[in-house]
Amino acid sequence: METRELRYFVAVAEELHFGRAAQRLGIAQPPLSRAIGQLERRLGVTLLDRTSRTVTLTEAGSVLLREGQAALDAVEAAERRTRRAALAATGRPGLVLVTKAGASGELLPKLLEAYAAEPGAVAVDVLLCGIGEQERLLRDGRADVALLHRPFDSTAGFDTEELRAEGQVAVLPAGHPLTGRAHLRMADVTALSDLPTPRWPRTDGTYPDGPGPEARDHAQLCQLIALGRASAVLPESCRAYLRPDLAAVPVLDAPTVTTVIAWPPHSRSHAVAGLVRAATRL
Amino acid sequence: METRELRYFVAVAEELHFGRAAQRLGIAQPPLSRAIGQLERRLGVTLLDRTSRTVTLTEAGSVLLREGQAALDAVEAAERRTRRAALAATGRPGLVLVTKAGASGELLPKLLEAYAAEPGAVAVDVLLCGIGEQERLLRDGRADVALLHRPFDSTAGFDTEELRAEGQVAVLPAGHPLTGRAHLRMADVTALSDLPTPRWPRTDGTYPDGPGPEARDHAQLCQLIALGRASAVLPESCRAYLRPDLAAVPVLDAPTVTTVIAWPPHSRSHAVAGLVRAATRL
DNA sequence: AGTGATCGATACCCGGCAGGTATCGATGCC
DNA sequence: GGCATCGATACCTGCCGGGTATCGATCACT
Repeated sequence: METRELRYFVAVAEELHFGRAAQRLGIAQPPLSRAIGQLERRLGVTLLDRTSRTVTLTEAGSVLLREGQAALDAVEAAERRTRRAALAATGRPGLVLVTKAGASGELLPKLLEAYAAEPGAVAVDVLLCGIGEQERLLRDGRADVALLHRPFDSTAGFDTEELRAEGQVAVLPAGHPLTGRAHLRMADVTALSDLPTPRWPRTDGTYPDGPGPEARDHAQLCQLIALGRASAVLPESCRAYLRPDLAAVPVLDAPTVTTVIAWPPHSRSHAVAGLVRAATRL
Repeated sequence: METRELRYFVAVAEELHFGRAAQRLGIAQPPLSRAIGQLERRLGVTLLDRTSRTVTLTEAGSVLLREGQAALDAVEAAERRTRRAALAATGRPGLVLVTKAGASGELLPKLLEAYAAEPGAVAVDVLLCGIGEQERLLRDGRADVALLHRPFDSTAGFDTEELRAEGQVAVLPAGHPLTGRAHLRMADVTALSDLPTPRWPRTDGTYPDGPGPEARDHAQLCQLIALGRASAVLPESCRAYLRPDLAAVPVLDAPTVTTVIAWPPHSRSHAVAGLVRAATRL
């Protein structure tokens, strides 16, 4: 199976419309129809049930959609990482580390410093992204390593090394009655119906239903809390970066947050290995 | 990047010889040279340093070798799993479960029975393989789920669910002096220099150096122990399947063995999900 | 040093296939 | 029933992947 065939099939399977898929791929519709037909014939499998009015995925088709996306990600990753490895020899960004914007405050500079001191260290680019985007970036090669936070981020499919565990604090507007307390329980926070937890976007970019405002990143979240529209329970390391109009109170029974460094299991390159080594020695 | 290009590059990178690689690929040498050249030009990266006498990988080349192998595995897996999903609708093997031959004795039949009772269960093929082969089979799609045993098998890159933890026993020839003891320590077993631990093949099929005979699977191992040529420390569930000419003694300080069910994180198909559900309910 | 063998690169040719346009046939909507 | 939509088919064209012949460089052997 060629990646061109896979790309074509994934486009059709996602659009469920040959015309739109062809447009997205920048080709005409007839070659696309033919390519899909050939793919089906070669596999000996019906991937799409199509009438002249509607296109639906068969069971086999939906398997190929999932697996094909993963395979295309892997191919893309191979290409990106190869390009990057070549740059590392001559010029700059040899390694890309991704982390959620606004998280892992003091850990990150320490890690970068420790790695830079390693012999043979290459240049590290830091890529900040929104919630839940790290996994995709790591899978398709736009990043080589990630700092993730259990239990929020899924580490499925990656090798990980634990770096740090910490409790969580409730972040509230300064002056809120609860800020006088020495510590809280989760029940105290969820009871604040006037300060609901904001809703995070899912991987597809849509927001779940429910009360609470929508927030895409740390900055938006802080803003919402300062405005008295939301509250949040965050890892205690966020205190170092809290705006003066916010206050933090420890939450005793909140789940412990573990910061881990994660990388694709097969890409044990020297550079990644060095960075992981530096991280575990912190 | 097309899979054809990747296959070509991987062949050359593994052989480090254009002629042999071309032979392996079933094409002539000139088109291969040209394809690699085109790939390098398109990526803007030198992958191979070649004189007219010798070919070596550059740093970028070795990255592409690793990543490319993973990507090719993913593409192959997509193809295999799609074919299998199509069969599941009509005929037989809709799911392939792989486990080490001779391991997970009573667990496996229970699991298969429990899954078969699920509504919508598909036919499950059981694939038995040698030591350390499971990961490859799971990655390239020849299997959909695996039973693995921590800490022996690496679960890197897979989703897992723990099924069972058990201690280990020393397996000795019947009548050996130590078989009279109620329990042993690791030191007792390693001290048996006349009964060394056998050597297992590595992933590439070669055996590490050292004392002890070579063994590829459970049957060979048992045979060697019965012959008085080796001893082994195995999960205690193996007792149920032990030949009468072998004896087992618990080893108190041996690491606990955890049986896990593992699957590729992206392939959350109905069938896999059902099997995992059945497994966790055992 | 000269000669032959080895090996990757280059030059050139050919056939197949990817992609384009035109059109058909089926289906749903007003 | 007429029309619009959408996928499939027919047919043409140009590119590119693959083949053979050959070159140039390097190493081994005498």
